[in-house]
Amino acid sequence: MGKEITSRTQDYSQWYIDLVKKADLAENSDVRGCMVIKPYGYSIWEKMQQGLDKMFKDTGHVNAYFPLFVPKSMFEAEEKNAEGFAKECAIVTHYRLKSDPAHKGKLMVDPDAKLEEELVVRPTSEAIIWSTYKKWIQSYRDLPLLINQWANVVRWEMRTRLFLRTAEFLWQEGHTAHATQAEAIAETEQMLNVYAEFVETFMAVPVIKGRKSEGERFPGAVDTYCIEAMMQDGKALQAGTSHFLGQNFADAFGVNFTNKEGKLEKVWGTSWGVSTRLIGALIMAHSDDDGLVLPPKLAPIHVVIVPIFKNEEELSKVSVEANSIAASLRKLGYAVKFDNRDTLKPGFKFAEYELKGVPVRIAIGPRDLENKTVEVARRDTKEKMVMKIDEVAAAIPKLLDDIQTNIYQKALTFRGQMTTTVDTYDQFKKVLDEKGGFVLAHWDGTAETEAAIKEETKATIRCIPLDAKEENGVCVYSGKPSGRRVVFARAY
RNA sequence: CGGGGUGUAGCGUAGCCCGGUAUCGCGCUUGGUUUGGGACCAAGAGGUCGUCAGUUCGAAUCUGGCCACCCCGACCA
Repeated sequence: MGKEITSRTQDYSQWYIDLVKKADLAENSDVRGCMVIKPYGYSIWEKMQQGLDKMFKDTGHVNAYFPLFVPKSMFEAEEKNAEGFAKECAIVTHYRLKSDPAHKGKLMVDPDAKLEEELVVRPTSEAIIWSTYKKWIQSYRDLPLLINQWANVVRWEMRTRLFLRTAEFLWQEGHTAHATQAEAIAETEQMLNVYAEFVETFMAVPVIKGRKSEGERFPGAVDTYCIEAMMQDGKALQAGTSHFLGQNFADAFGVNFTNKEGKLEKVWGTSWGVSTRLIGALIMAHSDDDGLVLPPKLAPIHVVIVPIFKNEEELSKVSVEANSIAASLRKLGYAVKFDNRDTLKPGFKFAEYELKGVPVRIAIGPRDLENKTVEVARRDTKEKMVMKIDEVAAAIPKLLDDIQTNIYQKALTFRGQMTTTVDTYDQFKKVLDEKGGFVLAHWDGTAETEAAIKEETKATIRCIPLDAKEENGVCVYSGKPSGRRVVFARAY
């Protein structure tokens, strides 16, 4: 009845789509490949923004905003970056419409309003930003430049999936400029750590920090670092990337500075970003067949209070207690919703808030009033407990912490179970097909082997873990020597 | 862009083979009874059957074009 969700075992991707739609996170729009993020979904994004923005500010970054449009000549200045994104760029060629003489009431592109130079809708902003940085940077005293922007970008994807891959998406992109290579590398690593900390502590999703292989590297970067998360179907999802750009963009845009010795040097750069894709990761990491499971730190509503009553008199009595509990929880900084709608039965509300992943539900009815109790239910374990009314406010903070910890631990345990070490290519293929998850295997470090494995198994090298221990072995594919294992997986 | 599929009320659908202007469920509105795990009864509103053309006395149904979307592949945060 009502909102049925396809089970994960039956059809994992349908389950995901059902959840996104039925929990009111987002829906497809009339524009191909673009989504409408609905208020509930957007409030999760706002929570993510708040958490990340604070971490960015705490590490010395400031926000700014750069244009959506990038002149084509500027876009193509850093060749590798331009080539990498060329296939998925939207381009503005005209600046005016006019009435169509052949079709009354319709508009047409005015052929006389062709732009002198086409504008690329940013798939990422390195070009426009570095062309601006050229004007801002002259001296070592102007460095480092630590800027972030919250923006939308457009990548004309052929196949899209809500949150995970859409033609337009929201993200943040940090772009920093430094006087030395060491400082830029340190920044790249620092921001990777920020992402890892955010995803683990706010989203409760464990990640592997690593470095991308050459084949998976961001176009225009010297080195790409990433965090990789595992979804409940065993597939990997790249949750964030941080790039050491070397002097590639300084070269392309002529960004130089005078050092203390009065000598001209090229600036070193980084860029790093996470997107609304994180919402997809959040859903796929924790949620179940009853709906979303949100970590308290990102839940738009922490506690919902559902009154149980037979008539108005009971409702008003119950409301007194409910409002008092709500007030004391709000005082502690929690988002509390008291759902006193009298048109829906409690059972319906229970199901609805489970669907929406509200971490804690408090039910309070006439029997509770007699006993001075409430029923407290947690979303992650579905466990219900009876508590004294005057103990609730004090118990909720710990309960929310427990939930946050529990869902992280659960995800961590799952990842552990779904991570397999293999030493032969037969094992490698067998694990991928029968079990999935992360496969730790030796790789000879060549792009050829990486490509061949991808071709044959659809698994890619997710990353070379930063903490990979030195271990002599032989590549599962080529038999050539390898110094460490890398993480393979099929990925989103 | 290749291969497959689908377009009927806000959503999900029946009807299509065998032409006669549309079925059912959910949701919505109103009234009443309900309310400790997705309530029930009654009344009601809501449809250019994707679109354009053709065949026909008559088209959701048959024919052709076009459009859109979905699934599988190539591409990807």
